[in-house]
Amino acid sequence: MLAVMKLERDFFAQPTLQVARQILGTRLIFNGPNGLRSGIITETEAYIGPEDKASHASRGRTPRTEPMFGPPGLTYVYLIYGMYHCLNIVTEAEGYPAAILIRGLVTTPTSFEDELHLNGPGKVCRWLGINRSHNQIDATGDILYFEKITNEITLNLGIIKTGPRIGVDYAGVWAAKPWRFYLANRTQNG
DNA sequence: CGCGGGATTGACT
DNA sequence: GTCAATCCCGCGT
Repeated sequence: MLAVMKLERDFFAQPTLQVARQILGTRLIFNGPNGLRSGIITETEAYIGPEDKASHASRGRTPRTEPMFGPPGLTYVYLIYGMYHCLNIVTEAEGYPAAILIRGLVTTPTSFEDELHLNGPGKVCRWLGINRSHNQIDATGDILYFEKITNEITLNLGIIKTGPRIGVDYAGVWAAKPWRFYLANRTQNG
């Protein structure tokens, strides 16, 4: 039994917590500077609305945060600590700033590399070849998209765990919200 | 225009 | 456990 279904824009238009949870176990496909690369999503975080002090968008609509206010399915890629990139996919209705951060992947083996467990948003972008040139592109297009795969494996992904988001201790009560989602038996940092 | 700090990572004690 | 790398951007001057 096998079924593959591309995630369309309406998937990302759903409530962000739902998107963050349901995208676990789907396959990300990216045809970028490192060639065609893909992997199974194992870890995400949700950033939701203008009040969320952990979200860049909590400081308003600026050139940097503009993509977060864009249509669902858009990418928001930013540089962090001067050396790593983070990939987000915008969620909910256009005009409402929300997105999910892709924090973990189990990579699809290539001809020259075995399966890797990438834990951390910087490692994910480095391996995929995501950089700022991929900011504000369509994550439901041909270069970058997601597939929901239905097979014996994805029907038994195991328990989805939740916890506080990483690295946002400055965000007060918002830091404590359990808006990190991960597949317990596929993820380190469990 | 300068300053401070970050949705991270890896190296080191 | 601690800490530096490195640069963009938001904010105050």
